Parts: sequence; structure tokens; C-alpha cells
Amino acid sequence: MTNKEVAELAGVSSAAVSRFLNGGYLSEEKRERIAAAIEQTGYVPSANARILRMKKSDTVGIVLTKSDDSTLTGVTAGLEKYLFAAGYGASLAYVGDEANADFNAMRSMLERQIDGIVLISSAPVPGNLELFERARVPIVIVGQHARNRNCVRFDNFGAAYDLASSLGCTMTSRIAYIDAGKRYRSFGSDRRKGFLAGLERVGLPEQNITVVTGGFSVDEGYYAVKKLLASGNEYDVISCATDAMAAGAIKAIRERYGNTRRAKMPRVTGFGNDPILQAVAGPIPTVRFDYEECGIKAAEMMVDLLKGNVKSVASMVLGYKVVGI
Amino acid sequence: MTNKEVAELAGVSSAAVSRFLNGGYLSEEKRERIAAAIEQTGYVPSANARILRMKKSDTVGIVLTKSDDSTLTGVTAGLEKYLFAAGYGASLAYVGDEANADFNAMRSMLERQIDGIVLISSAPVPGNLELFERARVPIVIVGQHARNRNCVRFDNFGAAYDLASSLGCTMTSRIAYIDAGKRYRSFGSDRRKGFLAGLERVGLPEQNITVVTGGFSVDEGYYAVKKLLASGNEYDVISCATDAMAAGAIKAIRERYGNTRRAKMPRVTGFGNDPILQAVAGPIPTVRFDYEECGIKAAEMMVDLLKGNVKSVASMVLGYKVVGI
DNA sequence: TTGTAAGCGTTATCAG
DNA sequence: CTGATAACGCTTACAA
Repeated sequence: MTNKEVAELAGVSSAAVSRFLNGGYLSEEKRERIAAAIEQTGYVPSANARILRMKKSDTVGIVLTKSDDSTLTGVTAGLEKYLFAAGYGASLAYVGDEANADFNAMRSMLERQIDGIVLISSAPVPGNLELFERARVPIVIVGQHARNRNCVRFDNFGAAYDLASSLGCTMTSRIAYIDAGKRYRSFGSDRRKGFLAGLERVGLPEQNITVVTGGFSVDEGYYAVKKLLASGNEYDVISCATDAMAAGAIKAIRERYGNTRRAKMPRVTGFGNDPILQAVAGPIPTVRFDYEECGIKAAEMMVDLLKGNVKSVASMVLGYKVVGI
Repeated sequence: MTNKEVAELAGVSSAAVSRFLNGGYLSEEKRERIAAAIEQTGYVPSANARILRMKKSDTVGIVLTKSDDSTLTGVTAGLEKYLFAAGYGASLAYVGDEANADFNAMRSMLERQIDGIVLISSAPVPGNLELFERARVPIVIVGQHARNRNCVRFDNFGAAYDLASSLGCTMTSRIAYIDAGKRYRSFGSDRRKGFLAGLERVGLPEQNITVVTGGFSVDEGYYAVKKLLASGNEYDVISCATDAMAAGAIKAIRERYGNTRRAKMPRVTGFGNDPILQAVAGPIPTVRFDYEECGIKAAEMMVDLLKGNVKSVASMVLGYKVVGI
């Protein structure tokens, strides 16, 4: 079913149908006839023809790189909410671990003429972004810092700093930090550095802190801590780069000390405020981020970029709340 | 940058460029010239023009209705994996609670000429599906049963049945079941009915079981169980329709009985095998589903539909594994 | 207000 | 093997 067929049925021109759809001059009489014809035929206009003609899609592409699931859905919800309200559509692509998957997803979005692209927690592969620069498609990066690029992210450093310094540690405290590894910049170095800086502030030098590297999943946290405790050393605090890792840490600690809460058992801290963890192991110190807010801010930035009312590149850092202390 | 411009630069016709891209007859010499021109200009072909011309997009739309996050990402990963391998693209839309959001998402996919649509855990709004039937776009429904439609789902009834009957309950056991409410068919009635049937099999009639309705989140599970326990009754088992609810239940039980594990404390069961819950509260009885497998099966079904080699409507039910017993 | 017609970037047909 | 050309469905000058 096409424009023209509907027009014929309504006894008007195809231009009139187009005007009906997009709100142009039209007599009430024709308006009704066209409405009836559309209703009757179940006509659905072709977005592709429109985009081809208009050279823009009023759609923003969103590339979700495999990460913490609730982060992804939270940020996405915020993005869509703002974009829809601003009259834009969203087109998502979920990218796993496969080689080139991110490049392919971005490329295919470009082919479909998205007007802007939002990259969520993807490690910035430089070559990929050139693609969009060349095409003058604005980019917003979420969850990562990128030099001289529009990005929205959380203050992982500050959050870890505050968490560490509010733990009540003294100079004799025995602390371990379970790092998420360098694959995830925000989980990795930012949190680790902030944590160490926070401890230093309360008098604990970096040398006194044991840092080991895990993955970012429950299992990886579990094995890292199991290995750590097998050494025979005792810790007052074991801090983890994510709540999932913290869950694994708790399991390892229980296996070592038994189920009762003894004084010598290390305290565990996490990152992310996972509701299940808080309910079952809580309250434990962790950090809460507002993912939806993050999506909204990113969308706002994108819409500003799209509307052209933007002076220069902006890097926005969102706050946090330390909970469970 | 267009087809024609590239052709001009390479000194060939636009048809040759098209053939280059899609693998048609072409001399080696021209092939090289075209490759060079594309490289030089950074030409990206217009998918919209191609779709317009071809009247198909080789793309499957996937509508994700707000639900358990890890279910969504797992199923999506499986879907994409199979679809990509079969030469199709995927276009996702995430749909929250907003009015008409699902309709809008589906409509917009239709406008973009997706070749098929997969609906994940969306409550089946009948009117929406007619849209696609009219357009002859095949539909696959994931996570819900729908009469005489192609669907892939888990055997929630069977899983709950097995879980219940392997709990070791006797005729004098005091059991409570926390339902997720009717908004979610698979979480709701299927699991509840299976659970009750499983208990009946081991000799426990339905009247002996207290069923209350919660939500499907941690908090809702918490409040439901808190209220339940406030009545003063004792339970041997409190089974929950989801792992998140189970986490809330555990919190409520701890508040009632204290942190030590006493004999009279109710055991808790969940559904979904959430890794954080298993690490921290486990092992507790729960059910494991393979979400990625589910996505793969749905994609397989869709590709069969798309290729036209399909006899009739199929409803596929996937198995489960009861764990933590 | 309304209709005609050009053009958006592809692909496929068809004649060389 | 190759190139001209029509057509896909839509929007928008432009003319009426």
C-alpha cells in the first residue's frame, strides 16, 4: 500500500496525502476522505522513502556494549524517554564479544542514516568514531571518558574516594581491593585510583593495601578472593569494583570463616547498589548511581548537538551516593 | 557521498559500483578502481535507498518489553547471534511502561520495512499483532504463550512443578507461595499453578498452601513476606516467583528471625538462578533457564518463517534445570 | 488550498 | 562484462 494508492482511493493527489500525514494545508473535506482511506486500507507509510527524501531520519542510534545488564537497561530507558519527548526515535543495537561486532553495528546505523549516535560503555575504538566524524554525525559517549569528545559518565573516582574514606579505616587496617581489570576503564582504574586516594587521605598509604585483579562477574570475584584468603592473611576490609564481585567475595569469605558473623571476618564493599545484594547481604557499603538520569543527560546532550545549539564539546560527570555505611 | 559520485571518480557506471558492492560481474581492473574510490571517499551506501528499491530490509525487529534485565540481554544475545549468522540484521527497541510505547515501537518498525518481528515478554496486545499480519510480516513471540502463534517460551509450569515436588515437603509442611501477580503470565499463573500441582502430587492439597501476591521486584517480595510473617504464622517453606522476590523474602525473614540460621526459619526458593543471589544466599532451590538458547531458538524459527520453509504455526517449549536442592 | 513533477540513492532489466 | 534507465515511495517547490 502506497501514498499514491491511498490518494487514488480518496480521490486526491499524493501530495495531499503527504500533507495530511505531515500537517500541511488541507481542506477539512479532503482531510476526512484521506483519513477514511487510510483507515480502510491500513496504509503504513514507508520510513525509508521518507528518510531517503529528507536526508535525515530523526532517529538516534544507540549502541549497547555488553556490560552490567541493569546499567544498560537503565541508561536506555532514560535515553528513550528524553529522545521520544523531543521528537526523535531510537534504534538500539546490542553488541556482545564477537569480533568487529561494534564496528558492524555502528556501520549499519550509519547506512540507515541515523542523525546521531550514542555509545554506551563501549571501549572507544578510535577508528570507529572517525566513521561518524566523516559523516558529520554527532557522537555522545556514555560511561567512558574520551578526550575532547562529548561524554556523560559517573564520577567513579570520586565515588570510590568517598567510599574509601568513609569506611572508618585506621592506619593499622588491613585492606584488600579487588580490581575489575583494565578492560573496563570506569570499573577499572578510576575506581581503583579513587579508592586508593581515599584511603591515603585517611592515613593509609598505598603500600599497605593489597590490590588484586579479578574479572567483573560474581565468579571472578569469588575466585580472586578465595585465592587471596588462601594465602592465610587476614583482612579487615575487602573492597570490590562491582557488586557482582562483592557477591563472589562474600561467598569466598563465608567458605573460609563459616556462616556466622565473626568479628574477624572481613567487611565487604561493592559498587552499584544491586538490589538483590543489598537485600540479602546488606546493608553493605556500596555506591548508587542513577542510570536513568545518565541516559536523560546523554539524550539532552545529543538533542542539543542535533539542534545545533551547542558551543563546544562537553564532558559531563554525574554524581553518586555512597550507601550502606 | 553517493553511488554515482564514486562511479564518476572511478570512471565507471553506477551500476558497476552496485555490482562491486553486491558481487556481480566485474573485471578485476574496475574492481580495483572502485575499491580505491570507495576507500578514498569513505563512501557509505544508503540502506534506505536499497530497502526502498528491494522492498525488504533483511532485518528483524526485536521489541524488548521491560522485564528482568538479564533475561532481556540473554535472549537478545542469542537472537542476534543466530540472525547475524543467517545474514540478517537486528533492530532493537526497548519498551518501558509508557502508554502505547509498545504500539509505537512496533509501528515504527513496520514503517522501516523490517522483514519479521520478535516480541520479547510483552503482554500480547491483540490489536498490535494485526498490524503485522496485515503486512504479512511474520511474528515470533518469546516468553509468552499465544494461541495459534509462533512462540518460544520456557516450561514455567513444569519447572515449578518439579521444584515443588523435590522440596521434600510432607503433608504437614506449612508452605507459602508468593505470586508475581497476573501482569506477567509466565511469572504469574504458570509458575503458581505448577507449584501447586507439584505439591499436590506429593500429598499437599492446595488448601494447605498460603498464596499471596507480590510484585516481581525485590521490594515487593520483601513487603509481601513481611506482611505474611507479621500474622504470626510459621512456615517451613516460602517459595517466590522470581529470584528478586526471593531476595526480598530473605531480608524479611532475617528481620523476623535474626541473622542466625535457626531450624524454624523458613527455607526460601526462587526462580531464575540469579548469580548474585546464589553466591550470597545460596545454595537455595531455584530454576535455571538458558536465555541465550531461547533467543537462538526464536531466531531459528524466525529465519525459517522468513525463508518460507515452514509448514504451520509452531509453539516451542524449552526446558529448565532445578538447582540448589 | 490543490496537483504536477522532480529528485533522494539504490538495484535490476535490458540492450550492447 | 558494461552502462543507460526505470522504478521503489516519499516530500516539496512551483504553478495553478
